[in-house]
Amino acid sequence: MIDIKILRENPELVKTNAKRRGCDVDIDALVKLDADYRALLTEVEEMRALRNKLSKECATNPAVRDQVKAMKDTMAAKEAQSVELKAQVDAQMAWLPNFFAPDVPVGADDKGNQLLYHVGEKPQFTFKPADHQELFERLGIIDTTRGAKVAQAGFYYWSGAGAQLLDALFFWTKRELVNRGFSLFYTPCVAKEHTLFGTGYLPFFADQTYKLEGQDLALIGTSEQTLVGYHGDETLDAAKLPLAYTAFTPCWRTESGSYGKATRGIFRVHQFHKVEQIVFCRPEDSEAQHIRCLENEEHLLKQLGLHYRVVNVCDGDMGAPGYKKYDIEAWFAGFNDYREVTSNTNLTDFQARRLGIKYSDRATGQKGFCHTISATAVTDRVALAILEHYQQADGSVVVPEVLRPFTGFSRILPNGKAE
RNA sequence: GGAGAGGUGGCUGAGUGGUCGAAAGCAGCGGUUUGCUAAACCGUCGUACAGGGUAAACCUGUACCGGGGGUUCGAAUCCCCCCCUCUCCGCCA
Repeated sequence: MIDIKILRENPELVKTNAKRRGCDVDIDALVKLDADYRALLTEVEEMRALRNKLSKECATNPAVRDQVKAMKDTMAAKEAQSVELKAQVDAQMAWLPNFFAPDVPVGADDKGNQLLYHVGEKPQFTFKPADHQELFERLGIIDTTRGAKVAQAGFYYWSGAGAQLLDALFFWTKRELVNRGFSLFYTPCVAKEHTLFGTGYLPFFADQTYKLEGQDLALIGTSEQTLVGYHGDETLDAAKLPLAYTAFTPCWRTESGSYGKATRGIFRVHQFHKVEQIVFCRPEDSEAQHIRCLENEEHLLKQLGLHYRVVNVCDGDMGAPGYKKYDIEAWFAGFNDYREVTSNTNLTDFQARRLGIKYSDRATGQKGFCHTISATAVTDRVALAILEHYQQADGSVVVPEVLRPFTGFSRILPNGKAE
């Protein structure tokens, strides 16, 4: 949610931004709606003030009772009308996107993203590297057929050495983040509509959500929803900021409308697994915290020995809540291309306004809405990148050094066994 | 799933129709005292929205005692529905 005062004082700014983000809310109409609402609100409040004043006289002078009674119907009608107008304003405000950082590139889609830099080198192979789908089949560590049998296409099993590799990756990642000042959480894997709205997933990505029948609950699309929602309707002590949280959860997404996109392997699926980074901070600190999360992501990928590039995501590729976003695209040897493995967004006060997450500085008296940063640490995709990066001529896959203490093995053999 | 109890300001906790935005205590904040700390004493201390004011201070109004609806001139207080929390029993990872 943006500050409605900006809409009132500078509608052109909002209009330009809405246009750039493909938002079709009629800004002029909204400004007028809001003005109408406030005029009516003033009227209603004046009537109430009069009513309250006269009511006090009723105790000593019963005669004014009839006068107040006569006001009731008009008052009720105007009250109802103002509630209705407010609801309309709120409904439109909910669709207004966040503003962009000044350095967000212009572009239609991910092709417009600005390449910032590469890290590491592409691995060299003496053979044609397999993509992860081929590797699964060879190693028998992922099973999409049974995933579809038991659940649906888009679900899958990791098993044996593959599951152990994934386990090691997630455990190691959480440990690294804790060492870097993050508090570890286990969160609910469902959340109510208000939480999804507050984090900006509703109304913008409504069709991506798995809803639970007959309940005000949905499967989470990311632990961002439950971790940011954690501090909803709270005022945080500025002296304790920034707060950095991490959690591992499954993430569910219907991916409706994305059929046919990256269907090979398990790159785009209905359920994946993620270690997340969430930061709550003061507004002036969010740029630095955004970088902090990016550095964490890079630290992890560097330790894993993966080759990747960092991009500054363009306007056309960014969701409505985002102010600025860095994606990291790892090299997938089998795909022979870079693919997104992590995503790191500065949401400024967009979520905090919707959820009511404020900060208060006792020393200076400064108050306001927090800024939130939401960044991937690792997901299944990182494990896929590992598989493609570390495949050997003999069909085995070498485990990155840092994960070996957690896997207990250093190589996954072509038969799926580990040694 | 069955039975009961309860939801009031940051916390504890009074308050059953107007004088209640709400007693008191604690915490917080400002001050006095003190060599320092502690204690004591005095003062202060909710949020949101709208309007005014210099986008500060501040002033005015409205709303808020879990949420929604109702009764009434007037509701924290009476009535209805819902949500949540706690306790006991049952079941169970």
